[in-house]
Amino acid sequence: MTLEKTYQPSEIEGRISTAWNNAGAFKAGANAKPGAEAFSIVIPPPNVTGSLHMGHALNNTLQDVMTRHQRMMGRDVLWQPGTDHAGIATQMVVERQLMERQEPSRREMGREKFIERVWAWKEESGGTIINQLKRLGASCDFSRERFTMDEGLSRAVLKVFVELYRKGLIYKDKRLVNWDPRFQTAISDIEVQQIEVKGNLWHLRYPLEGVAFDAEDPSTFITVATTRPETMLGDSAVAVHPEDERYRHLIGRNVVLPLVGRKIPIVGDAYSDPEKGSGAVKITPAHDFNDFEVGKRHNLPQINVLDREARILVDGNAEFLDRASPDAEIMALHGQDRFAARKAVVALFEEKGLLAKIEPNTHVVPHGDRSNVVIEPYLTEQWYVDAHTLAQPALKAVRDGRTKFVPKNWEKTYFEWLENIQPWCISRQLWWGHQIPAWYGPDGDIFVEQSEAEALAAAEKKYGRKVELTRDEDVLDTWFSSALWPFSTMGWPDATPELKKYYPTSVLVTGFDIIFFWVARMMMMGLEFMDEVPFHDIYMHALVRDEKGAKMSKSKGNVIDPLELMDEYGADAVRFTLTAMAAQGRDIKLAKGRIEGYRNFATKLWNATRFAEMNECRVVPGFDPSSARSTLNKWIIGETAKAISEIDAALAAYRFNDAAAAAYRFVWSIFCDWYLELAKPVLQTDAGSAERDETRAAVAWTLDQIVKLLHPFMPFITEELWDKTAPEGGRPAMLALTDWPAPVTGDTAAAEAEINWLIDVISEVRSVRTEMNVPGGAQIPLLLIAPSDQVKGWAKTYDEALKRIARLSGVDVAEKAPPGAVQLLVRGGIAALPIADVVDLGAEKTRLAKEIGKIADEIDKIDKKLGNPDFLARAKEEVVDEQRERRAEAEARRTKLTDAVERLKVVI
RNA sequence: GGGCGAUUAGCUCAGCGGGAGAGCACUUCCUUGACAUGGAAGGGGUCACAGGUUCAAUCCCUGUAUCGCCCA
Repeated sequence: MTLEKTYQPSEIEGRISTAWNNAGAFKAGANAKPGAEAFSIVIPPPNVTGSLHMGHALNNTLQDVMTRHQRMMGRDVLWQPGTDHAGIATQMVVERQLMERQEPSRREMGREKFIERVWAWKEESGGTIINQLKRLGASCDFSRERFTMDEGLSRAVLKVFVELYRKGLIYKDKRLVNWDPRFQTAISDIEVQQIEVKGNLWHLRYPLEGVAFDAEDPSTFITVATTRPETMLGDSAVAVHPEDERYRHLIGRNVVLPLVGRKIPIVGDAYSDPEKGSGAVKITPAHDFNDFEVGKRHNLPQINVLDREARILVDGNAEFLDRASPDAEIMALHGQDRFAARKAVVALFEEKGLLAKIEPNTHVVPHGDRSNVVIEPYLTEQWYVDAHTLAQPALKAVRDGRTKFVPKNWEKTYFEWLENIQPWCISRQLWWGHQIPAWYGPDGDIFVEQSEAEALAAAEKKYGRKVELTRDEDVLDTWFSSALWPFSTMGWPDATPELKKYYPTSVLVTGFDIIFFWVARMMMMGLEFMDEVPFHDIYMHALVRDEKGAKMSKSKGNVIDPLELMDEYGADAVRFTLTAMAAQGRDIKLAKGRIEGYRNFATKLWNATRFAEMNECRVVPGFDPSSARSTLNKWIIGETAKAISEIDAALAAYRFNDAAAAAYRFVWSIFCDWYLELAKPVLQTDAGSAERDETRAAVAWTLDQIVKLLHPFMPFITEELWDKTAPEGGRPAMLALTDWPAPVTGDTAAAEAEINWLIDVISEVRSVRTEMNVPGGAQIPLLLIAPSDQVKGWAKTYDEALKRIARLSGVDVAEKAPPGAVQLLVRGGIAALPIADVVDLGAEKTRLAKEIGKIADEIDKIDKKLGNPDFLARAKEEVVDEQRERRAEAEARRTKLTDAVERLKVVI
């Protein structure tokens, strides 16, 4: 093996991916210790039409970090992947495809053919996002990939629907729904986005019944303000606030609805806000949620005036025509789009002097989150889930701590929503999805069964004869099936070993934007059907924003494509960046500079391995780190143990950024910057020695630990290096299936003291050199002043390293610092650089004075504390002791520096 | 209107009751035999503001300002 000079992610990522796949490395239970505890995660199933965006990249990276970590720890791991069928989105994609290819439309080809086409599309293109997850390195058990429309998952949906129906938790109801006129289907509340738009408030005059309308005489009409003039065709009342002095006397009278001729009452209702508009509001129960409620209170008719595409529906509309005498212009609006009709209605009002004024008005308008068109409140019969009942156990589970949110404050959002939950509209007027298992008899009776045969049998029993049944045309909300995901993917309703082992899952990793869509609903369904929470922990991660903090969106054009980033920097760098930035409770503003930085980190690791290779640091099978004799090696073994503990602790607490930072610091700032540099003299001596052999083995051993530690974060490069550095005879297993390192225990305090002394000497010398402007190439001597025997010994041991790294000509010992030498403090001792002839002693004096000043400030601060009797009396003993120690240390330093200044004076 | 969160170095962000940190950027120096996607040394912060609690506050509490998100 020989490593190239730089790391090329594109060359290895595909190959490694294939190798993992061939080895079955991610199969459930891979690398599990016998009898190991299970660790399971179900993926938040991405939309089958989707492709990987930053949110997915973050979400799946974090899941993968945990999954790989746990797998290496020997837990019995299942990471369950799959996609959801995305009813509307998928149907839309396929319909668009039909149109582009100029093929027959959905309605022309019919339901059965169309569904076949969707499946064909799914076979061909539905795997996109799963393949992208593989590129990211996600270690899901892809052999268990599931799809919400799979046979098994569909069976789960049927069973759940039928059972909930029998318990009365699913029912049919006629009420206003959020109607999407583009897709011509109902959608649920949370699929509606409230978007602020600039519109108008039109003030319309409704003439009072029994008086002649006179635009100049306000007593002949009442002015209502509305943002939707076209819905006036369906008005069935005018509401005023019961205590509004301006209108109170009108309550009980009628107005004659202009253009329509319908007589409608003026009612008193607190819903009308005297502060808003004119204080009088038109009531259209069939086209507004609030008006619907007002209508119920006052027993008003619900007059629908729109068709399924939100076009005006007046011709042949019995409700509309009842007791009305519409103008011809109104009848001519039949079939017009609602927005065209709005203009026309306003024009007609104006023409007749009925338009009082137009006031610009910014208000929120509901839009379909998929279609982006204005949602129409629409009166239809739909299927509902009694979410309120199901919500109670879901609330209790989180209150009892059976499921914990991380960070905890998301609980509030969860509680807030579930406490105020509305009936969940689950029927969709689509073809792609789980068709509702409800059949209608000749008299309209409903038979809800898991199959047509059972429905027929039930009908026969009821009617006493065989009858024909018609199946409900509608399908279920996609989230209905997603809500079952944690157990349906494991084989429910069958009692499978997977369910037994992996349910409840360990943790759900997701973004807060789908707490309502998915998290809460999984909690409801899990508790209802499994009697147990679907997950113990819910880790809510941040939203990935652009570097200015704006939400990424296609329309803003600020979308960063993770696939492009992976092309440019490698999957590992992208993953590491996301992990390092995944601090709890804050959104991620992604800047390319960060990714570049972590790409460099990968290169650094690569080159450190290359260095090891060049210096024949090969893995020695059976190398026992606890038997290392060299202090330097003992030290790095101790540092490795610390890094392992830090990373373990951070991951256990879902502190991904801390885990990544600990790994980064250890590899770069400890292993590369110090250990390898200090090991160079040992490695590069010509003669073989026991120390050199041990160091070679220790370097290789530490690198092994490093690739293991980094594997959850950067799986590709580490797997590659693991392979490239394999000893004779190869590795026993791929890195992904290698055991996570355990910290090597042992007393490393002595080694730490020694190496820290060495690091301090070098740092001090380097610092002084720069400050004194000693030319980089100049080799200067170092004198240790009256050193202890221990320090003398260390100096001898590290003579080579000191000379090389601090650029010294030699390290000697003296009883006193020579006149004019630059002096430095190292761990309580003094060292001197006799370079009076090279440097400006004035500058040295300034340097020392500055340092003394800093220490004096510190001492002052501590003295203030120690001089405060309250502090001594009330602060914890350790804290007081710590302050005393700090003061003593600072004082000793100050003395030595002052002495140094004194000695300098002798020369100057 | 209700709720949540943010405000710390030029930028992006950690930290969170007792010594202000990282990465990037910046300045100076270094092509020394792993790495210039590198090495070394530096500069830079009344931790938004005002009160309070405390022996001690960037950290806890209250309020103000600005910004962001969710819900109505």
